[in-house]
Amino acid sequence: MNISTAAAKAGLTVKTVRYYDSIGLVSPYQNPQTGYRDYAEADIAKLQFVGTARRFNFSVEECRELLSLYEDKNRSSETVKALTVQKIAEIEDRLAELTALRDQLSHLAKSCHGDHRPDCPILDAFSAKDGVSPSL
Amino acid sequence: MNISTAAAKAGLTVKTVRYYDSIGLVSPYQNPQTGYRDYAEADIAKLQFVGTARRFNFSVEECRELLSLYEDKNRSSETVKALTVQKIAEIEDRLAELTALRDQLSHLAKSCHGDHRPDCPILDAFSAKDGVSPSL
DNA sequence: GGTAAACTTTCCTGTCGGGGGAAGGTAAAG
DNA sequence: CTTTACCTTCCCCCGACAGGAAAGTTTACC
Repeated sequence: MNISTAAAKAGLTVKTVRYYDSIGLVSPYQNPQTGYRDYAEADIAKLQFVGTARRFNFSVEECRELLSLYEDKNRSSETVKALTVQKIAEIEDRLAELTALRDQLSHLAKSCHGDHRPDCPILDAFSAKDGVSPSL
Repeated sequence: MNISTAAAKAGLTVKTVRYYDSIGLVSPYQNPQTGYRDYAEADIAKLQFVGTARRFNFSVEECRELLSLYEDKNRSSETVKALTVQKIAEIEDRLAELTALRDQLSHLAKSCHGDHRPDCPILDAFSAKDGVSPSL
């Protein structure tokens, strides 16, 4: 199967699929005469797998690790679970960060009348010397 | 004031401060003889302003826009408020995305026993052909 | 005044995960 | 046989800097 069909089946772009080959993540058979890549069904499955894991915020290197576990028939599930739990923790840290950010910005937006007058509590907060805003 | 003192006062790294000069965001006087940058108090204020806005997830280009509004004494606050409201929306989109991600991963982690047996619902979900997991 | 340490400068490379596009070879359809 | 649609490698680009080399400058100490 050629690369564009493979990419379409996996829900990825051709560029991405070629990139995954270049870093040795999913490497199909390559015709030595033409240089054309030839994707087998097993390669498609791997591409889909990686695509899904990427959507779950796993890095490419983490995908490599998950993929090796996925291919290891004698694997244990504990490593995978540990990776997942760690990823959940990372996501929750980021959630807390973004929530705090949103709350502070919402507070600022509420205190700003947003009209044609020049004074602006948002800019004042950004230029406050000590900390972001006295009221936060 | 030399660059390291300026960076320390603004809570940024020297590399970052130099970068902000290189892109024309905050450019101090530069001694033509030695090439040394000389930061005035007004430059420090701008650096602090940018640092705060960056912490609020504004991009460098958005910081440039905010900075020009900050320096414009005849500005109206509506542009700033609009930018802020848009930023809040972006953050909320990201929050929703991450929350969904976390919930799905949590669900997968719960259904995985995490022992030495080879079967693993997480990997199964990642390799599911249609969608992530039938149960999600 | 000399010298060594501690700054400073520019410039180049690397990060992460690819996207965009050029130049040139190949395959499939008519 | 030709056109078109694909494929290949190659290199530069993104954001927002970090790391480090080589070379010039300032500062501190004796």
